[in-house]
Amino acid sequence: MTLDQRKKNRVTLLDVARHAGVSRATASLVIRKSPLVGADTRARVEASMEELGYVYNMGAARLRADRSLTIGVVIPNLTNPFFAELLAGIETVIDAAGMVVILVNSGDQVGRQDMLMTRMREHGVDGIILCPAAGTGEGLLERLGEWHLPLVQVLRRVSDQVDYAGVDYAQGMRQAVDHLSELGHREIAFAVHGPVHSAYEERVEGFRQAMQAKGLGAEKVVRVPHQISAIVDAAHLFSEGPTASTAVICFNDVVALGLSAGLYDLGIQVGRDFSLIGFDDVADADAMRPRLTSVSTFPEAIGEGAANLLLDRLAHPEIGPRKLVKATKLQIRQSSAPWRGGDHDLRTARG
Amino acid sequence: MTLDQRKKNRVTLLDVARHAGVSRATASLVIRKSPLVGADTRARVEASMEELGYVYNMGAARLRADRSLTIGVVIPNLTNPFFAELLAGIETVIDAAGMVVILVNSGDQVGRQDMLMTRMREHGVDGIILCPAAGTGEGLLERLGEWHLPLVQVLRRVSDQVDYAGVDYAQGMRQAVDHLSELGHREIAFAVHGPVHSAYEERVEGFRQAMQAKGLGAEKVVRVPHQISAIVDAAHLFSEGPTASTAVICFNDVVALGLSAGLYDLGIQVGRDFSLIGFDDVADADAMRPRLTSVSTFPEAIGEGAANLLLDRLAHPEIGPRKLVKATKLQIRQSSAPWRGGDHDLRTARG
DNA sequence: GCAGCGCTTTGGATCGATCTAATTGGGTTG
DNA sequence: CAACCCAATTAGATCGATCCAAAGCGCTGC
Repeated sequence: MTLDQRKKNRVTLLDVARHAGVSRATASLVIRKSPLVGADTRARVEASMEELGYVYNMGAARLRADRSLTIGVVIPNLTNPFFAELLAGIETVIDAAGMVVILVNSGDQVGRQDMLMTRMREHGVDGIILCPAAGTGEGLLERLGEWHLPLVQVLRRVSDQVDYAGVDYAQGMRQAVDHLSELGHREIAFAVHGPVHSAYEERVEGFRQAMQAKGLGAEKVVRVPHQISAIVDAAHLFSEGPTASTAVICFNDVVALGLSAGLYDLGIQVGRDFSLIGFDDVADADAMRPRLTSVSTFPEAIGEGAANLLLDRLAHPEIGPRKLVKATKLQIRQSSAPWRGGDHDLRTARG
Repeated sequence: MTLDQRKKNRVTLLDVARHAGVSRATASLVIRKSPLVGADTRARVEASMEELGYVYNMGAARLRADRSLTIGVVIPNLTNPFFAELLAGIETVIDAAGMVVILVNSGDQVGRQDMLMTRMREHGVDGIILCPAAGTGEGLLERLGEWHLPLVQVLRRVSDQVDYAGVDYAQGMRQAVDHLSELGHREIAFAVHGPVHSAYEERVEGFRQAMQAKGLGAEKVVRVPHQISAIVDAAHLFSEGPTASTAVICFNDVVALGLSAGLYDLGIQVGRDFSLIGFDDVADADAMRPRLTSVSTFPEAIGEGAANLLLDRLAHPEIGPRKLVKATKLQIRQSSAPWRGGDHDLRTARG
């Protein structure tokens, strides 16, 4: 019914051409804004298109021309607001280029990711922006290379042979550690969570190096649960026992939000008795109380950068792999405060 | 270069068929898992596909079969975590159906939305899930109808003649008002923001009716700014002046978060001196301090519902328009507390 | 022996655009 | 006036799958 209708109603280029008294080829040239057609012919064809209600059929064009004006975006987890912002940045640039985003969610599972890659390929995307699932091997990227499918890695890096857009996590860690160090803190912990991937390792490694550079011990890398509600209950890890500290740098703002709540529940006043630094600086950071000091990583800008990298690659397949590593910026707010020596009521009772 | 390579390397169904010693038609049947082909033939063709590294070409199939296994999703604003969760729900269901999501962002602008609709159509999507931009008229939907392009409205309703998946906002408002009323509050405000659309109006209207049902005045509908940082500064509207109140219901959790921070800055203790109720119950609500009482609207479930509605519609174009209105649930936490009469330090000094 | 019947298989047309190479018509040149 | 050029236009092949109608084949039943 509907399908038949649609089929019957469909106006093709041939219809337009006939209506305008030209050939299919000429009509095609008009659509593609070729300078070859005469001005009057162009006008006549455009009028016919308008009158008949012609709709361009990308599908047919793609088959012949072997490009789809479509790019695939593979993201591990849509629910994370960080990735949502990243995606917004990607979409903006791709859209402005007249292309369209096909979005899939890998759930951070390598197997699913492989399957989705194949699906993208079947759909004929012109390129892919991939935030690789934790555990992705170089094999996948090599395969992509064999397929001659342009690819940009974003946020997580698997191979140096492929374009990459990401964040200078080491710098961000340095900024956070230096800030706390200047405030007088020496017992600084790093609260991590989530799957292990390059971005994870870069942050941990950045923490280690920044701590060492300040002559501080970097052994307090503490894993907390993934769910925010469970993070809240893990706050005691930083107030007592072997990993007790006076300041905590968080893997991201979700962890910071959770710990902030947990420390509050323990009666510890963040921003006075205890310092907390987040990572990513999502919109909520500024609306928390105390306001969260956080390292901005500008997810939307990263998304835009990744998309531009891919567009460049489509235009110039021959150039070597490129990296786009964005600088971070420490947003100092209320949750980080000078170390108060031994005179506060923090129950760090260790040794 | 790359393109030529890709072209040359491309294995087509014809190659597979030749390799397996069958016709193109038979190979096609194998791909589509038709029961018509014999078991041994099927095995042989599948082996050939494997050996040659065949990749299905959706583009070609779509042209002939006039379906793309692709659906368009039009969202007003990706950055809002609420929409991100909605999108996650949609993606899950669409993916499970073996289809793929083409995502675009209307920026809540009707003009852009129109343009994007056309683009979706050119890309040959099988259907569209649309959260209409504020100000969308019925005209757009009528046009869609003429195009015979299956559509589901989500969250915001423009026409009753088209499928819709959304939330029972009136019920949610009733739950919030009843809860506050039982706690003894009588001066209850509704803090709204953002563009005006059906969901907006349903909430306001729901608030009015729920207040009236309790014999309370519903004139305190107060607009606050859109940006969260500005919302913080609007908190005084509820602590003093003509719209001062003892409890505020918020348009969504973003408003609640902002007001919570703003009231804190004013020295007003939410959950003791003042009650606050959010709307949507995003993940952060439980991690705020005080924990935010909020009306759950289950965005991910709505997304799943909308996607299922669309899949049903694709399967049965003939059935009449359907509605899927999901119930809300009030999550009572710490930010709502009994009215403390006149004995507290809230500076409501009015009249 | 052959009509009839499932089960499988197939050739050829087809979807709607793009690409290639060729054609047209008007003007310029030697 | 033939030769040539340039801009504008076009016929026909083509992309890679699907659809349709028809046919091959092994068997049964009369």
